[in-house]
Amino acid sequence: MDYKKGVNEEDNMVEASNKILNAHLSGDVVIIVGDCTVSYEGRGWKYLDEGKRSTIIKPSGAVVVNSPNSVQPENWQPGDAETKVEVDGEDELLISSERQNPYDSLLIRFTNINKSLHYTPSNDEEESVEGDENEMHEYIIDNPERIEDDFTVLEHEKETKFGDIDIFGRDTNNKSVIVEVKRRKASLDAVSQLDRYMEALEDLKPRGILVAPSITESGKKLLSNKNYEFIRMKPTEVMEKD
Amino acid sequence: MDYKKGVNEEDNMVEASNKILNAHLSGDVVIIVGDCTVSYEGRGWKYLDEGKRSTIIKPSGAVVVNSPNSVQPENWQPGDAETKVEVDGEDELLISSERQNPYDSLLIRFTNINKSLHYTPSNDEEESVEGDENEMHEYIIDNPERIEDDFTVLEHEKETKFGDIDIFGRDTNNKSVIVEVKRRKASLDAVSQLDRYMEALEDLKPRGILVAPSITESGKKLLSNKNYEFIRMKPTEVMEKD
DNA sequence: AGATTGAGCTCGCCA
DNA sequence: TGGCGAGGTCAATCT
Repeated sequence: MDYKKGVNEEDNMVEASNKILNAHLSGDVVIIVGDCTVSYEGRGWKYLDEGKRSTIIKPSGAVVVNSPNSVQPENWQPGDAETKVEVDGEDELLISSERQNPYDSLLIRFTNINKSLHYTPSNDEEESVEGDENEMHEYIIDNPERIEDDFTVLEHEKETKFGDIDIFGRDTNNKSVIVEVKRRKASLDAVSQLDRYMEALEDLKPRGILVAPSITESGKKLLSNKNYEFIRMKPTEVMEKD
Repeated sequence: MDYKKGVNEEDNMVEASNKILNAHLSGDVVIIVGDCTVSYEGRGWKYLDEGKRSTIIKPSGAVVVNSPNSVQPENWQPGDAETKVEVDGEDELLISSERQNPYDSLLIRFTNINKSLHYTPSNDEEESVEGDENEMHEYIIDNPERIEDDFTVLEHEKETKFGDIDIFGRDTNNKSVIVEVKRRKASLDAVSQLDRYMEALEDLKPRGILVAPSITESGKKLLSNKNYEFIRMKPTEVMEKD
């Protein structure tokens, strides 16, 4: 049985349940479209009458029952919920999802399933990164225009009292530029590090630029707070050019 | 062309785009699973590298790019956005969604579509209701146990200085009960109405019960705030028993 | 229409 | 692990 293919109109509820359960257990995202009623009870309560809806079950156990128009779901369960798939009486499919602390319970009862769809999501967390940060330094030194037009590299690993600046240069207006490079997702720490270099050279009133493949939300916040800039650069870009 | 069937692996991008566009224009919810990059710019910014994701386009123009584990989306656009579907160079599908005030722009670029799924959602708003509220009154008078065991109806449309109470009765403990009946979704107004009757008869320290097929979130809030009760009753239940 | 406020907030960060 | 505050908050209700 190829559960990756998802449920189609010909499947009965037992077959549908098996496909969906297997997909969920294998770590796939499962999307179900069909006629269902939905009951939520816990901190609050909300019941939905029978109707055609799409429901998403994520590998973490998070469940989303989509509302027809709003971006927000009609009913849902966060990722710390325990979600089960079972058949009730051979003609109804039950998705039950419970979590404790706070206690919330969601029950979706499908009387008819039009279709389901299973897929393995790309996990944005595990970016398997090859090579080291120095390769990215060299890449920027060789391709300064990747920072911006007329950017000039003045110094590599320029010393300050707070540590070494990855790349120090100047822009087209002769303004000093401090470039901090991270080869993986930049965290709050990375921005703080940049901030310390900015403080060390505050007499120059330099621009601060963080270069990384991505950045955490907290890092982004501090970045915009301090009016520093962000340039997206992936280690793969560096490797391709090598 | 039957766009209801959704996109499958055999469709090329032009065919896929047509199916998806037609489904969206016809007011269907569209779910797309495939490899895509996502760019958001506006009040903030967030970019997602190429990866397999599911995206939902709702009739209102709301767009949701699902995150792999969290209940919250990776990227999104609220329902007041203008969402367009187009083909870029015959091998990429673009979903662009913009809104003003505040300005936000979301661009999803699909390089590969595994599948799409279209369906007409049940609109929870338009509950075409037959009959009138009085039928529900009569039903409750004939079936007082539907309120609760040993509930006794004392008066129909009991007058107060603030208007007539739909149903006035007492419970098994001889406590007075005010029942307000709505034949469609109860709003804040319905709860306020119940509240006024409670005030009119405050000497009796009565219980307040709202009977309706459903209730708005704001109504629910006031209800629990005031410690009133809610009983779900649909007009169809009344009609079936007739 | 703009401002305000609540949410089953959710979620990330910090102690 | 519990709390604390922010969010592209969103969405509903007010003024």
